[in-house]
Amino acid sequence: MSQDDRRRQLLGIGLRMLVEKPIQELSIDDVAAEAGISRGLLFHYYPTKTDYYDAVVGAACRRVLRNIAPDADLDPVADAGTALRQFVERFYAQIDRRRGFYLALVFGSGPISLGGEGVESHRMSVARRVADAMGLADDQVPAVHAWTAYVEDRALLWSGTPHGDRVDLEEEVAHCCRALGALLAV
Amino acid sequence: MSQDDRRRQLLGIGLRMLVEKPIQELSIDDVAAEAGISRGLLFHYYPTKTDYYDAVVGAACRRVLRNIAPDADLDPVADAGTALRQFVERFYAQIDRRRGFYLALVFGSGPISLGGEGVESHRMSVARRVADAMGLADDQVPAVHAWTAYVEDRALLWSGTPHGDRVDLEEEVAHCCRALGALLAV
DNA sequence: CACACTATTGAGCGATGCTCAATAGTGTGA
DNA sequence: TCACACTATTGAGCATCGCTCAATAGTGTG
Repeated sequence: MSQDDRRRQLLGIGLRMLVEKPIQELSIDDVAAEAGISRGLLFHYYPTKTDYYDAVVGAACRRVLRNIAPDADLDPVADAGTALRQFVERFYAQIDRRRGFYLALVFGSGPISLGGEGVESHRMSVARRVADAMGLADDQVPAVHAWTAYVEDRALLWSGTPHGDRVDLEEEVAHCCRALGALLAV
Repeated sequence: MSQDDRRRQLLGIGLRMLVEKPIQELSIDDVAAEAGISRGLLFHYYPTKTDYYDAVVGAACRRVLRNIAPDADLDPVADAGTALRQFVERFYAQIDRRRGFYLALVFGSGPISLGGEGVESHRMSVARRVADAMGLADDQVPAVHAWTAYVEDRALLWSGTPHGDRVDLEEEVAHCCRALGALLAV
C-alpha cells in the first residue's frame, strides 16, 4: 500500500476510535491491529504516539472546517447574512451528526498538542473563516471567536436533548445569527 | 498518614501536575514518587488511573466553582447586577491566574470521564449557580450555559494576550455583563 | 536477472498500569 | 505489658504499553 493510502487509512481509524475512547485509552496496538499491520509499521509513519495523535486531531479539525464552510460563490458583502446562516446551519448539522466525535475532539484533545493551543487555535480558524465570509474587519475576529464558542455550546446542548424536547432547528439558527449581531453591537 | 490527609495530598499533586502535563502523559509512578509512597499505595486509594484522574478533575471543578462564587450575602433580586459582575470578575481572575490549569482542565480532561459529560456538566453547574445568584428562571439556565462558554472563551483570549495589548479588565467585565442581557433579549 | 528502493515485519527493551500476598505501624482491651 | 485486630503501606511480579532496530518481503527499473 502506498504511503498516502496507508496514512489515510490510519487517520481514518484514529478518527473512528477517537469517538469511543479518549486519547489516553487509545493504544497503538489497537490501531495497528485494526489496520492489520504491525506496531513497527505504525511507528514508521508516526514516530511517536503524540505525532499520530496530533495528525488525527489535525485531520479532524480540517474535516470540521471543510464541513461548515459556506458556499464558495457567495459574495462577502451582499450575501453576508446568507453566509452566516449557512455557517450556523452546518455547524449545528456537524455537531448533531457526530456529537460524540465533536465532544471528544473539543474536550478530549488536550491543550498542549496540535502545535500551539490546540482547539483554541482551531476555533480561531473557524472564527477567521466566518469573519472572512461575512467581510468583517480583523479586529472583530476575537468577538466572532467567542461567539463561536457560544454557538458551539448551544449546539452541543441542543443536540444533547432528546428529539421530542428540542426547539426547532431554524429557531436556534435564527437565534445564533441575531446573537452575533447583538454581541457585536454590545 | 490518615486516609483523608493522604487523599488530599494526592489530589493536590494531581492538580499541580495537570497544569504542565496532559493526562495521557501523567504517570502513576510520577505521582507516587512525588508523594513519596509506593505505586501500590496509590492503587489502594484509587483502584484505577482513571479513578484517580476523575477525582483530580472533580476536585479541580469544585475548586473553580468555589473560586467564582459571588458573595453569599447578596440578595438574588436586589443585587442581581452585583452578583453578575462579581461572577464575571472572579471568572476572569480564575482563568488569568492559572491559565494553563484552566486550559488543561477544559480541553484536556476528555468528554467521557467525570461521570456524565465531563466539563459540559461542570459548565452546567456554573450556569445554574449564576442563574441562582441572579434569580433567573430555570428555562433560562441553558442560555446562561452558552453565555458562560462565551465568557470563558473571551477570558481565555484576553488572558492569552500580552499585558500591553490587553483591553481594560473592567471593560471586558462590563461587556460580558451587557452581553448576557443582550443574549437573553435576543 | 540483478539492483535499488520502499513497505513491512518481529524480536526485544524499559516503563507503565495494575494485582496481590505479605509487612509495618498503631491503637484497643485484657 | 502483652496480645489482638485493624489499617496503612510495601514490593515482587504480570501483562501491556510506547518505542527501537536490524532484518525481510515486495516492487518497480535498468
